Amino acid sequence: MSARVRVEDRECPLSTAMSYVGEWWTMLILHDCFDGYSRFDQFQANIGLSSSMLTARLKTLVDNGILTKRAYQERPVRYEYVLTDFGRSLRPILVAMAAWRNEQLAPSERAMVLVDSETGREVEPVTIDPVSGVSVSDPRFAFRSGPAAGEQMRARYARPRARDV
Amino acid sequence: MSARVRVEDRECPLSTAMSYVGEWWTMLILHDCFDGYSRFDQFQANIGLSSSMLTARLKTLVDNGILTKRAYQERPVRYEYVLTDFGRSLRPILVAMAAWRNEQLAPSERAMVLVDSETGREVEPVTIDPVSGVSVSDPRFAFRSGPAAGEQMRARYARPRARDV
DNA sequence: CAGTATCCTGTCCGATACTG
DNA sequence: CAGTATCGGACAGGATACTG
Repeated sequence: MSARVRVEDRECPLSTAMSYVGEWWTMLILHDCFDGYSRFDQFQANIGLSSSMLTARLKTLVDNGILTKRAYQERPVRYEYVLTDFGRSLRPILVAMAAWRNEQLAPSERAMVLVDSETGREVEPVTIDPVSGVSVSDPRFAFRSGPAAGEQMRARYARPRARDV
Repeated sequence: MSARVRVEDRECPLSTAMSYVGEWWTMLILHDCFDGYSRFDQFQANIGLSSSMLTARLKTLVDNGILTKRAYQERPVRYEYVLTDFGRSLRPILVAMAAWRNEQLAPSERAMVLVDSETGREVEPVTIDPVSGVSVSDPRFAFRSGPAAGEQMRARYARPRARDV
């Protein structure tokens, strides 16, 4: 999965991520795709947005390389929208969001869960440092400017931190 | 309905998460908070949005229980905004987003990185199932309706999946 | 079925000005 | 410094109508 910066080259990786997945409808369409839905009317039925908006959103997703549009039949020609590898790489973000919400609910209160489909076991995902195995919520982890930091990013991390979070 | 939907209205945990973190500025303010910034002018300098919008966003964040506003001095009274425990629980989402973008870049191209502040080592976070240790990108993991699923959510997952993703 | 096209309303958001 | 108040343009997004 290669780099694909369509939107606007902000140096902050968080801003870049937000420019891809920061829109409400975009995330819901992605959710549909991960669940195996691929067609215009399925999206519309599941999500309930207007056809003009859906058209616009699908176009950005295709332009951004997250979905591909392909004909699944001729005469009349019909299209479906499927995830690219690049699009699939967004899955951990989507899963982390759903997991965040489910953590606040008792298991019996959850409307949607992630499961291991081989066993049916419910999964409660965590985001960790793979080297230490420690959750990224641990205060020992902090952002710093990287090698490609510009002026603003360097300034941001130049001063000592006000407090640990 | 737009992103301004009341949080309780949606049973889908992903939608709920999006209603909290789905806005561009909200995420950037959170990023500032995680980096130890807490004051109005710092947010404004770092993010560069208008004071009226910043006021509005801070208000939503406080109303949603993600930040607390507290006076750090009297005469004149000055406020700062700090993360609640609830706010801190959003960290994995933010980290997962930044990590997603950094994965597309060579290490030397990264403007911002997560580090273990004890050792300075760069961290490349992953979102996994803690039981098996397998990444949530593995196709064996899939969403299903949970115990509290309503009609629509049950219907969504009732039919066999069109394809594995 | 898979969209386009058009209209219309509400909201986002910067700009500007003002306050204690 | 930490906001509040107001204006106005741009655009998100619903509703509706239409098309091959």
